Amino acid sequence: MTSTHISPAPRELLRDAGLKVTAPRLAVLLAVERAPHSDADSLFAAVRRELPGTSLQAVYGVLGALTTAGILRRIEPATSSALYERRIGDNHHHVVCTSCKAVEDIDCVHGAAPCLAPSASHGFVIEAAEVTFWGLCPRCQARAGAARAASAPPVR
Amino acid sequence: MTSTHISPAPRELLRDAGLKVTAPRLAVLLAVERAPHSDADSLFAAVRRELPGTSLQAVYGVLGALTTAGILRRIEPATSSALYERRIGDNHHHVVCTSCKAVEDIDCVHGAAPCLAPSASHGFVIEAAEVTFWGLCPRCQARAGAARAASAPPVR
DNA sequence: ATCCTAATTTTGGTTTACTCAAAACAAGTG
DNA sequence: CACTTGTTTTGAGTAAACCAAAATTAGGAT
Repeated sequence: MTSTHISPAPRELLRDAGLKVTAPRLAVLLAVERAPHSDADSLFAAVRRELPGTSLQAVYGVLGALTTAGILRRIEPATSSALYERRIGDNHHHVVCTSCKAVEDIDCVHGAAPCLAPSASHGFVIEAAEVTFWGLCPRCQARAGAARAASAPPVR
Repeated sequence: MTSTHISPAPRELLRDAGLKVTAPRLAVLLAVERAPHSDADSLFAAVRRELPGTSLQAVYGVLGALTTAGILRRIEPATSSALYERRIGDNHHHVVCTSCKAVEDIDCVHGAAPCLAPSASHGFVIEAAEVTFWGLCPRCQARAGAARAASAPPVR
């Protein structure tokens, strides 16, 4: 990935979607870009830092509008509240840390989209497949390893 | 008690897990078996039909205990509240109707567990993969088709 | 069979994430 | 610049789920 990525002009994003360009929207968009996979509350906190008057409801409103406009993607891993990311038309997936709930992107499993073909679909017309991987993130692995080494005799 | 119906002996399930056999637990187990993929509230309703004194809190307690004991599996599709099913050690997946939220089981995608191998996992140690398919269930397809066919007014 | 203790359930209050609605306000069109 | 409509604020409300203390009960011990 590039370090100098010019954000696809948030203003145009909004306008092209037929949405008005407002300060809260730009702030939310920026906040999501800076911290992908954030929930409404932490985005609210981030937005407030730059735009103190903003209400939490405004953030919910913005997130709802941008999500239905297809500018943001909303994911809801079990046990987490809704998280938002700038969607990249690609159908990518996620890993969630079972311990700290951290989320990272995962490219679609087998290149294309093999996941889109269940064996028997009970008559459902499948529109999308969503894959969530669960595991321990590097940090929690380290913490778990350290704890184990400290309490019990080293497993080495 | 009833002598003539042999189900996977709920009593043994509980005892083997080191859990006490109580009326609420048996009732919840039965209710989940009858209506898989139910949420706490509808299980509560079902349980109350047979065991009127039961509290919602008890149902939450039972669900929690049975889930950590591995007797029930808890799933949380986006936009639905937590749903419960009797787990079958198999790692099966689910289809959720985008319209009515109905859920059905789907056998693991490509036979074994191909889904367990993401390309790049950001250093996470993957423990499990969860696949959720989204689509229109037969009933909602029919309803959508009918509405479309009746060109003018959506018969609601 | 009865007692005892830890597990379970009840009761009641609390939290978190999110929605709804009316009124104030501001973006963008003409 | 004014107007219209979309957006945000303000304030209240809801549903799902959790927490804690007290009452109860299952099941092993006596």
